[in-house]
Formats: sequence, C-alpha cells, structure tokens
Amino acid sequence: MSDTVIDTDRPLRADARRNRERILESARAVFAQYGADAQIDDVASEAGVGVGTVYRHFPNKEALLVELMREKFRLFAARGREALDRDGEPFDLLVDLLRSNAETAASDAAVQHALAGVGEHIWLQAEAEQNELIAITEELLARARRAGTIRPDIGGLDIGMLMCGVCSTMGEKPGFDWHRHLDLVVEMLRAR
Amino acid sequence: MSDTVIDTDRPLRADARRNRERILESARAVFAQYGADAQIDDVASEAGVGVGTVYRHFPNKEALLVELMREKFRLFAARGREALDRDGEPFDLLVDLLRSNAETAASDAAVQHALAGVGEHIWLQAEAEQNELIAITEELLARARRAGTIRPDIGGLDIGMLMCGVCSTMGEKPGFDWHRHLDLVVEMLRAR
Amino acid sequence: MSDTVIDTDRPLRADARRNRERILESARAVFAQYGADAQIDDVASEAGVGVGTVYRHFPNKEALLVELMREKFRLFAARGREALDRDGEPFDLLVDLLRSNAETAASDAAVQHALAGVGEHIWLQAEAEQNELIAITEELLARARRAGTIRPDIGGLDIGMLMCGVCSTMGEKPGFDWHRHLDLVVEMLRAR
Amino acid sequence: MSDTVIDTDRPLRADARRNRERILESARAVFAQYGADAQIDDVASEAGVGVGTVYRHFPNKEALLVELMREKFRLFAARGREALDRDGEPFDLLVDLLRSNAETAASDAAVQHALAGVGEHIWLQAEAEQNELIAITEELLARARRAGTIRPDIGGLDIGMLMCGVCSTMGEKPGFDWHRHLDLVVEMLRAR
DNA sequence: AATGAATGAGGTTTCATTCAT
DNA sequence: AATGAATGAAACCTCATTCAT
Repeated sequence: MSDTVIDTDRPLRADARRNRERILESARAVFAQYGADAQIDDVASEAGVGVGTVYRHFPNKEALLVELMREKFRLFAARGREALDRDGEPFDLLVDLLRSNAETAASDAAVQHALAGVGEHIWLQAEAEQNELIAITEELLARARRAGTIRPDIGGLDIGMLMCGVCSTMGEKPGFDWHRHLDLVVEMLRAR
Repeated sequence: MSDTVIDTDRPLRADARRNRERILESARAVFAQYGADAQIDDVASEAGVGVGTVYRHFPNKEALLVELMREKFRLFAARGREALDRDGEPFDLLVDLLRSNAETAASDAAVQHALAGVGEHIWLQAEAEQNELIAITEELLARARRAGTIRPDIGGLDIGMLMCGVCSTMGEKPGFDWHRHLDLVVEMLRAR
Repeated sequence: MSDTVIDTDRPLRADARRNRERILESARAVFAQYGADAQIDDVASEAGVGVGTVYRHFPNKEALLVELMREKFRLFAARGREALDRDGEPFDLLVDLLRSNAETAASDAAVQHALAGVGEHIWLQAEAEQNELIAITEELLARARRAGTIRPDIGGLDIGMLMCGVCSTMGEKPGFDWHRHLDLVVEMLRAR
Repeated sequence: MSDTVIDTDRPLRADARRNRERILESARAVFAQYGADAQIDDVASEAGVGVGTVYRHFPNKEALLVELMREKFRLFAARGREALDRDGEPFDLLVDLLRSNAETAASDAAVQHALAGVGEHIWLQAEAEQNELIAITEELLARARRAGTIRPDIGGLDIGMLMCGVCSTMGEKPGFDWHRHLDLVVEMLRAR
C-alpha cells in the first residue's frame, strides 16, 4: 500500500510489478486467442519469463483467468462511468456502451468462455467488480427510465444476463450473428 | 419406429443396441453432472461396460457428445412437431415449446456447454438435426406471423440464438435467473 | 490322415477346413503387407469370418504367424526338393533356389520380420520345418561340394544365416539393395 | 566437447544434462534388454525420474530410440576414426573394427532391432550419422584397396548391408552363430 | 461351429503445479 | 525473485483375447 511514494526507489518491486504486467499482457493475448485451454507455459514464454514467475504472481491458472475477467469488468465499469459523464440520450449511451463491450468480448475467447455458460468458477470470483459494474449500469438505467426511453422493468442484472447471452453466440456457429442478436436485445430494451 | 416387430429375432443386435442405449444413458447422466470434462472411463463404469465397448459404439469422446446433442435436437424437433399438430394460438404454442426445451437444457450441463459458447466442434456436427429443428421452428413462426401475434421480423435462427443465450445463464451465477431471461425474450418476441 | 477318402461326406469338417484355408490366405496377405503389427481383426474381416473363428483355428496371434512361417519353410523345402530332382550344375541350382526364395521373402513383410532379427519366438516354433529345409540344403551343398563348385566349408546353417542377413536388408533403408547383397553372398559361396 | 572448462558455471544445465544422460543410460539398458517393446515408464523409473522428464528430453518413444541409434553410429564412427589413426594393415584394421562393432551390437537388442529389418523409421532418422560412418568406412576401404588386401568392388554401403545381416543372426536362433557369420563375411571381403 | 460384441490391461502423451538451483 | 526442469496424475485410445448368443 502507500502506492504513491516509495515505489521508484525499490527497484526489485518495480521489476516485479513490471513482470506482473507483462504476464497479464501475455495472458490476455494467449487466452484471448486460444480460450481457457491455453497453457500456462505459453503465457510464460510469451511474457518472456519462466513458469515459476507466473506462479509467483498468480497461485494457479484460475487465478490468472479471474484477474483477466476482473480487468474486463473494470474496463466495462470504466466505460460505464464515462457514459455517465457524457451528455446524450441515456438509452443511446447505454446502447453504445453495450455495443463497445460486446465488441471487446468478441475479440477475446477467454471472456466468452467466462461469460457464456461454462467457467462459473471464474465468474464467482469477480463479484466485487461485477457489483460495481451492475451499480453503474443501474444508474444509467435509472436515467433512461426517467427519460422514458427504456422498458421500465429492466434491471442491471437483466442487462448482464442478456449480454452473457449475446456472448454465447459469438463462436463459429454457422448462421449465427451476434450483431443481429445484440440488435434484437436492444429492441427488446427500448421503451415501446 | 416399428419397435414392436423385428427386434426379437436379431438377438446380438438387440444386445448391442441395449448396450448402446445404456452407454448413452450413462453419458447423459455423467456429462449432465460434470460437463464435457467427464471421462469416458466414468461413462463406461456408470454403464457397467468396459471402455472398449464405449469406443466400439463411439469412435471418441466428441462423437459421444455429438450424439447426445443430436438426441437433444431431435427431442426439440419432436416437440416442435407436436406443437404443430396441436390446436392453439401459435405464439403461445411456441412459447410453451421454448419453455419446455429450456427446462430440458437446464437439467443437462453438457447441453448448456454445447449451446452456450464453447463446444463449437460439437455444434458443427449436428447440422442436419439443427436444420430440421430450425425448419420446424420456421413453420411455427409462420403461423404466428399470420396470426399477427409475433414480431414479424423474427426468424428461426434468431430463436436459436436467443435460446442459446438463455442457456448461457443457466449456471450458478449469482443473481442470474434464466426463467426471467426467458420471460424477457418472450416479451421481445411478442408482437406489439 | 486319410486325406483322400472321407472328407467330402463330412460337410462341417470340410467347411472348417475351408475356413482354415481362407484364414491363412488372408493372414498371408495381411501380414505380408503390414508385417506382424497387423491385427487379427483385419485378418478375420479379410477372410470374411468373425474373429472367434480365427481363434478357433489358432490359439493366438503368434500361432498364426508361426503357421505362416512353417508354410514358408515348407515352400522353401519343396523348391529345394525340386532342385534336387532337376538336372543341372549343383551350385547354379542352389543359387537359383536362393534367388527365388529371396524374392518370395521380399514380398512378405512378415517373413522378413521373422527371419530378420526380431520374432525369435516364431522362429523357435518352426524347428521341424527348418531342419527339413536345412537337410535338403545340405544335400544340395554336398552335390556342389562334390562338383567342386562351392566353398567346401559351407554348411546348411551357414546358408540359413546368410539368407537371414539378406532378408534384413530388404526394408526401405536408403542405399541398401538386397539384390546386390545376395550377389555378394553368392560370390562368397562360389569356390575359388 | 571442451568438457573441462565451462560446464561448472551453468548449474541448471548441468542438472538437466545429468538427467538426460541418466535417461539415455537407462534407455540403453532397458531397450537393450527388452528391445523396442520396452516401455517409457520403465525407462523413467529405471532412471529414477518421472515420465514427464523423459518426454521433456525426447518428444516420444521413437525419438529416444533414434537417439540411441545415433549414439551407436557415432561410436562406430569414432572407432573408425581411431582405426584410421592407427598403424597396421588396412584390411586387418577394418576387420578388427567390424568385430568390435558387432560385439557392441550383440549386447544391445535395440540396436539389433534397428539394424535388422524392422525399425526403418528409426534408421531413416539417423542419416547424418550413417553417412559419416560410411564415409569413414570408405576411407578404410580405399586404403585396403590400395594395399590390395580387399576385394576391390566392395563399397561402404556393402559393408553396412553385410553387417546388418550379421546383426540379424544375433538372436536366440538355435544353430546360428553370428561369430561364424562374421567370419564368412570377412572371408568374402578378403582379396583373393 | 461361427459370430462379433465386449473386455480391460496397457500404452503413449499432456499439462498444471512444485521445487531445486 | 526468477528460472525452467521435474513431477506424475490423469486422459485418451488400442487390440489381443474371451464369451454370450
């Protein structure tokens, strides 16, 4: 803790932090491409470190996946906060948010894995971040509700479920098109 | 089909067929409980047969999973055909169908696995059954469209995607409730 | 045993014998092509019988291989006897014999397997046939010795070893040419 | 080589190298005794390491066998080089070489397996070492040819084939005696 | 006597995790 | 703190042989 002051003059800790970053970066890339089946060894060599170093920073594979999911949720939350700060019609802001989040998920097999069905273990360990995200979503929903542009009975968890659903159709299933799926969801959300 | 007649005079076949049935039954149970990670050895011992017997009937694990999915799709299609034969408001018939199919999926981890996101390999090998299912769904949709009780732009593949989405929220994720998810989907489908 | 008389009026036994022949025929083909790694199932289906039938005639895979080797030795011996009956320079007769036997071996992976190095188990169970073959070879050698056209210190076992050696170079080893190998052997055998 | 200098300051490498050596040593022993049918697990436990360690050093069983064969070829080549450095009648030097190599092969079932007939896969993957060996043999042959003590038409590949042949008679086949076989080969090689 | 389905020990290989250096 | 070699429990699959029909 006391993050602000001493870090720079303790080179090893800075080194370790840099390593942690590199590991996460590689993990992002590797898991995004190959999904949760990717191997820790691949993450390590992509990061240019030994496996042991990965395990020093993350007790096991799951923990690494969890951290990646947390990151994603934090990213989604950050975008949500930006949306809250932005001017515009609340419903449209929400839709933009959902679209960009979906786009992010579409390029990351590990996210799809965690969001869609399997990988509950991972899901369950990111509760704080999810709650934060849901809270922010609720705020957007409240504004849209006030504006009368959204179905009034929709809650933050509903948004979560619907977006999980969209992610589940992002694979190579022939005939499926998650953009269309998302469009349908958006229409469903819109006030009549 | 014509179960009553010829079976008795093909004794060996009957035996093998019974085994095949038992294997599928066990596979259903084992995969339903442990998902696609379950082991062939477990399926075999659950069925009370040797591993070799499983491999005699299904060349590998995937083939077994595929067969289970095919079965499910056939079941869904059969229910669809029943719905087509039944009297009633087309949209309501469709909704009943979706509800009972979802209920079936909810009790089977392997189906969720295949429907939700991962397991595209499996999905891709059940094309014929999927197409059959989609065709039947289209017929139901057509009737509902004529009755004016469904959103007119919804197609069979849309139904497929939306139901995949519902399946993706059937896990233990806290706060999620697939019944609610399905209700939202149904409302979206309903003509305004 | 009394081969000539009773066979025709005991249909089952005739049937069985025909099966045995078919099994051996298929075994010849299958093992010739794939070597000793070929599977009993392949032999059975090639023969158009069930595996059980193969096992009724031969207690196990080895026994089948042994029988095939015995056959080969008998064939070699038969050719040897023909050579003994034929007129001609004894050494030349011997060389012709070796060449045609080598040609036979060259088209049969299982023979090579048994003759060359591995497969002693099989070798050891065909002693009677080998001794017969050696005895015939000795007779040919004796004649050639009397004619003064062969190295006088060569015995039947020597011929066996040298021919085993030739068989060991029949594989796909690049640069190797068993015809050349056999030519060298023949030159060595010739009296100076 | 330069074994004396750098090794000590690369500790981890030294460990791994020691393990690699132990694995090869055990593989030598195990394959020598049981032939190519021996199991990787046996090699591992003989070496006192886990199976995974064997697989870290050699991607599969064949690779291990190949390395053993390469070693042998390198040993044969080294002996050949020694012979080239030694004074003496070239033909006699060659014969000594062949005898000692044969003796080595006689105590190693895996070598016999690879040299004699089967195991072409293995053979084919040691080409470089074979070519080196053949080149050295050619040099010995050239000297003997100049000395007029060897049959002038014999080439390095001929020597290879003949020695393969000798190896093929090293098994337990009754009546066979590879020393006698080698003697015959030697006489064949000698200039008349 | 024939069939071929069933058996299951045994084989190779993978990969998350530990641990010596 | 970092390394990457080592570990070994699985996982999948094969195939010689048995046995119910």
